[in-house]
Amino acid sequence: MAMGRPRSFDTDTALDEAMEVFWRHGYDGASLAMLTKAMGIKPPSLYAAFGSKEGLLKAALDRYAQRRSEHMRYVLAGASAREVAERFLSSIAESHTDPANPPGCLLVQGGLACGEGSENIPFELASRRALTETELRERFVQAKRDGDLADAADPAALARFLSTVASGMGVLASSGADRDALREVARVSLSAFPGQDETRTAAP
Amino acid sequence: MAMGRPRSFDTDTALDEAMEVFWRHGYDGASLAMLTKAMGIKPPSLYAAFGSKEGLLKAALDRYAQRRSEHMRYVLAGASAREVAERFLSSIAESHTDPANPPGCLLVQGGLACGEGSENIPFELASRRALTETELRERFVQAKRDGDLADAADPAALARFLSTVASGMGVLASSGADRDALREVARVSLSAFPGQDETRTAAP
DNA sequence: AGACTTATCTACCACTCGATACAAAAGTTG
DNA sequence: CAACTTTTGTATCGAGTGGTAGATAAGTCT
Repeated sequence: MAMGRPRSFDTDTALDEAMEVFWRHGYDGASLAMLTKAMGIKPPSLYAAFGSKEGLLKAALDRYAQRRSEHMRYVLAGASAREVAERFLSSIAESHTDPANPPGCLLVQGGLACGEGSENIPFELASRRALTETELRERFVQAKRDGDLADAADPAALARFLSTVASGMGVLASSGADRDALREVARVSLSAFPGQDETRTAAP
Repeated sequence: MAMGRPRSFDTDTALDEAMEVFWRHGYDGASLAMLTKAMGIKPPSLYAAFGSKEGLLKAALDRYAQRRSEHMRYVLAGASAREVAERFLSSIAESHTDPANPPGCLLVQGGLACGEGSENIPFELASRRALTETELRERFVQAKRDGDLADAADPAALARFLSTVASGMGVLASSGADRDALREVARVSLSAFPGQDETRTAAP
């Protein structure tokens, strides 16, 4: 059987470039011209490999999730619920201001509101954001069983709170806030989290 | 001197309709066809009244800010820093899930990332979001002078924290979260705020 | 080598985008 | 009424949108 002409570009490398464009300009704001230029390929190659603009986004999101799952593995491996929260927020302060990427979070920047042909994009992004919240909640449920989270604590509420702060930090970062600003938000947010740290103030 | 033909539509009513479209679809996602249809006018009337699509957004943002300034007046009138924070977060839980408006916050939904012709839109929105943070910070500085906020507290950090949570709540609301979910986030967030409430857990 | 399969490139599709030229219409003022 | 000013609707502008047809190139297989 003949095998056909091999692909002349690396799919993952191209996806990384596409991811950056979606990240910086959002789904609607990312035109095919921008995408193909960044990826170094022509439209027919893009469509042969990813099917459509939406397919390309989903592939880029899968790759993004893959990256982030490594982060989350480290976060969830924290010894206590408190440490998980600390790791979560501080790793977000770093990643959302990593100069290697556009500022903020792809899952937020990608598009909270879209135009007429792309109504399902916000849902797609929201469902992926929800994954993080679920992982945190389940980890906190476990922490409760382990006894390192108070019986009175509400894992779902804590997970939603952290996930919400993370989204807010994404918005903040995309407005140009620097790393120290995000770290400060993380520190104050942790005062809302039950655990060993008993400083209730937001002093330095 | 002749006065000319009078305008056949009400500017503010039309702006309210435009605001809703920008709110639901973002700046890039809101096409002139959608806007003119919602406003009940034709493109030439739109351009005569607002100059450009960007001019229309700014006019809608001005009107949005006008609405919100009433909210903020109530928020800032809280008797203590703590009460200001409570009013701020709970009023956001309500307004971001008000069925009379699209979910979330126009200043977030409007566009965190935009396409090639609209690079300045995110800046415009970010600068308007920053206003709220400034108002809170100044109120907390005042609270410190008044003695109802601990000397060790950092007004800037607290204001940024609250503003960040508000953005996060906007993202959460736009994903379809209901009012109770936002109220819960507000409640947990308040545990990070110095004040009379000493329950550190997130229990109901 | 020659058959076969797949990728790539050029050129282009129909359509929508934001924005406008022009003339008719609707008022106010003398 | 007639002169003047501004708005309105129709019809359209050039540019850019996501997406594709068809020919050619580049490989693998027998």
